[in-house]
Amino acid sequence: MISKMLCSDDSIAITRDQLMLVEKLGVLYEHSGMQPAAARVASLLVIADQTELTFDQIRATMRLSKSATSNAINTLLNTKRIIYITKPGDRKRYFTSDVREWKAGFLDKFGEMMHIVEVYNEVLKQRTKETPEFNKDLEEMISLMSFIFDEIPKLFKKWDNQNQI
Amino acid sequence: MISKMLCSDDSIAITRDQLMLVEKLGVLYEHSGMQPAAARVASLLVIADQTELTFDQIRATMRLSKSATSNAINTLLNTKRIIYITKPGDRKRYFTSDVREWKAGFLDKFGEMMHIVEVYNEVLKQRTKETPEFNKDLEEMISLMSFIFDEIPKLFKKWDNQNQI
DNA sequence: TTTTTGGTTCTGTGATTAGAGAACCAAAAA
DNA sequence: TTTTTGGTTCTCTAATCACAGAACCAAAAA
Repeated sequence: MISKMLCSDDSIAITRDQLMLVEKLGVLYEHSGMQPAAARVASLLVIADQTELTFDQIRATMRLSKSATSNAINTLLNTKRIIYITKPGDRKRYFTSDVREWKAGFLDKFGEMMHIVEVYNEVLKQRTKETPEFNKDLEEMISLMSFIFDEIPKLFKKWDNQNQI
Repeated sequence: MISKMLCSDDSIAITRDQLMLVEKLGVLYEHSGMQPAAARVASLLVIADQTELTFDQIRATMRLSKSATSNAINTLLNTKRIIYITKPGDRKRYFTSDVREWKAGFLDKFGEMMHIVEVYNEVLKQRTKETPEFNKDLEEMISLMSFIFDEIPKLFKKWDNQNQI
């Protein structure tokens, strides 16, 4: 019996311009700590006309190996950058960029930045009292950062209200 | 003639607790993309009782090689994380954490985040009109991010005023 | 039962990185 | 002039990374 397809090419239709944009956004994602393959996959799922892509469509379109695709998808799932849906009578998962969830992730990012302020407070507490100027500058910085991170959730709420949800 | 000192140990006095804090803060710095040696040096300069340290004090205290020390210091100088001062009749440079300058760097960080919004706008422009819901979510996200990044400089100003500078 | 599908996991590797050590160098001191 | 100081730069290596390829596997289909 002849094998149906030795090398399936499920790659989706995508323009040259779109592929360039995938790279461009991918690089930005890389700068924020995402690894190359994951960055491209995340980027593809925002740019492609089809918003729901299967494992194999992603793999074929991005020319990644199965392992690279699998790892990229799983890190993106773990970091909540993407989700997947299923369809009745279809074993495949359809991966999609969960744009709505980004808002939470965006807020979380500020929360992470807040963590450093806590450590700066530890630092300030243990500092010698012999360097009052330095300590004052540090204290001021801590105060500024605390202020900003306090206000940011308020900004989120304000925006929500303006956009009457 | 007997050589004065084959292996100079200019390491400064530092407590065990302080060294642990250097590691702790260092790891946070690493998470924000700084490389290990640079992260520890930056961290040391915030925690050490002496706020002005020489090349050799940094090297000896952190047990780094000269090359690692040199590279770490130079990257920190380039990224404006530290500055140095000199003293009359002394060829050494005294490196110090420029806490005042952090404010500018802190604001800059938000500016960088703003950059991704521009690319998202490119993405939105080129998206197919066949996915109105997805596009609407993306548009909303862009609108939220733009709003936040617009408000942040205002927050900085507000804080400045409250602290009557 | 065997085959196919939709992946996951293991192994191997080329590329990159972080840092050590030594050679090097210019300005200052002796 | 020679030596010392305060670094910089070059070379080498160990460790890590990102990915390919292949083996593997469970559930579904045939």
